[in-house]
Amino acid sequence: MSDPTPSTRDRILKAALLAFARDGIQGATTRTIAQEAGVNEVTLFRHFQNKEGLLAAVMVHVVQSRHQDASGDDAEWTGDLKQNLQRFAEDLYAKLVGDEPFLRTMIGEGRRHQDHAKTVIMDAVKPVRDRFIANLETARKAGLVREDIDLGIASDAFTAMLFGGMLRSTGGCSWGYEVPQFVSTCVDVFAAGLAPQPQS
Amino acid sequence: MSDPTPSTRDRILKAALLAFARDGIQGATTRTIAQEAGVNEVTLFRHFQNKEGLLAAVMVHVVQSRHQDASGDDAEWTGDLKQNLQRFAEDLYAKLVGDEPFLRTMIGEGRRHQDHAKTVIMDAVKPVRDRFIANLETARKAGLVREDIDLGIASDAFTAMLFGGMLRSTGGCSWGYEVPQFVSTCVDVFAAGLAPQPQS
DNA sequence: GCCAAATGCAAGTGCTCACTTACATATGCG
DNA sequence: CGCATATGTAAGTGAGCACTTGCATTTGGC
Repeated sequence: MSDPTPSTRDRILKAALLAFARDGIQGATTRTIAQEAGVNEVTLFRHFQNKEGLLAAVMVHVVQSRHQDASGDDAEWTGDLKQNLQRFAEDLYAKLVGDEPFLRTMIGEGRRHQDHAKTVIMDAVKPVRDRFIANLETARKAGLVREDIDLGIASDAFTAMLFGGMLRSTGGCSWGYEVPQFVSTCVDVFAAGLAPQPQS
Repeated sequence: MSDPTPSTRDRILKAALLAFARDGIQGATTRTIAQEAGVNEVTLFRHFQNKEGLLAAVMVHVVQSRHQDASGDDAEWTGDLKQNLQRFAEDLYAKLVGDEPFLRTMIGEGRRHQDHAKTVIMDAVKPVRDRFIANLETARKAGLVREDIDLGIASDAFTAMLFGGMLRSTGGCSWGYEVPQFVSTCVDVFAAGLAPQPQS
């Protein structure tokens, strides 16, 4: 009971994450989760007392795994701001696409599970944000970023562009351009918008 | 049957929209919708054969009402690009906030109802986008916007910033700034990013 | 006043869901 | 082997859901 065979618990968590992301929290059923985990439904309830307990466990599991994933990719920022932004944008965009169903579920049902949403945000997205802001700050010290804007807002606006682009591209409508072009344009406009102004 | 008393049908539609937005499509129940419409549940099924029919009717109702709302606010674009962007951003942001629960539901469950999602997007958001792009285009002809970027992408990136800001501000976390500052900064960065560059 | 249409009301049907109970089987460890 | 722990199987419980049926009541136009 203290340390159940990891493979069973992990298989359930993995299947549950997939089901919650794909079908929504309301829509996911313990039956299908157990089935897709290759496990009896009763076993699911023996590991996590109820659906809410399973959901909570999935959330900490998500935070942990994203934290591991993100530990390595603190890509070095060179002197070229635009190039750094481009690399950051491509990395982030790929991750957003990879987490698309989960992110959609969090947007849609996050307000009905504010506690979980907040911990996921604080433990998984805030660190990335903080690193990005810090990088912008050093770029500013190097004179590459204008002084009159809040870098937290700038960071949030930039990631929001990419996030919106992901939602659009995965939404099934055609908008007359391709993803790489979208990302590059975002980087271009944002970099130009951050650059020290001639004068106002 | 051909033209049922408008008030009943409309009350159901209104309550259904509210419930779908608040509780999600899966989460909303015909019982609570009928209750909140002040109508017997059977009446609901007599007007719309089933939950899916109700959902479809709600979608066309949404599109129609948004279309009416948007008919008047084609605010004039003066010569000052930044001022135009600021006004557009404030208007759009207010509308996004007003539609927050519905938008969250569409993000979260839209992929499971792609048909409805597409018509809502095509009939309600694309017109706004097209007008915005057209305005950017005339600004470009006036020499206020650089030539080397796709205005469709620019438009989508700009609205995505505002959309992301709305999600953030309504998400219950504090990010160290207030909404008007966020909107103004988005406008500032975007306007600077669109401005014709000195040279690259 | 009369009739048809719209609505209300009470009850019920069949289904699915989260969750439980009781018992059988496997697996690993001393 | 013997025992504890993890898992499987079968069956069931109570609740909520979408949706239906039959009948009573209102309402508005003729």
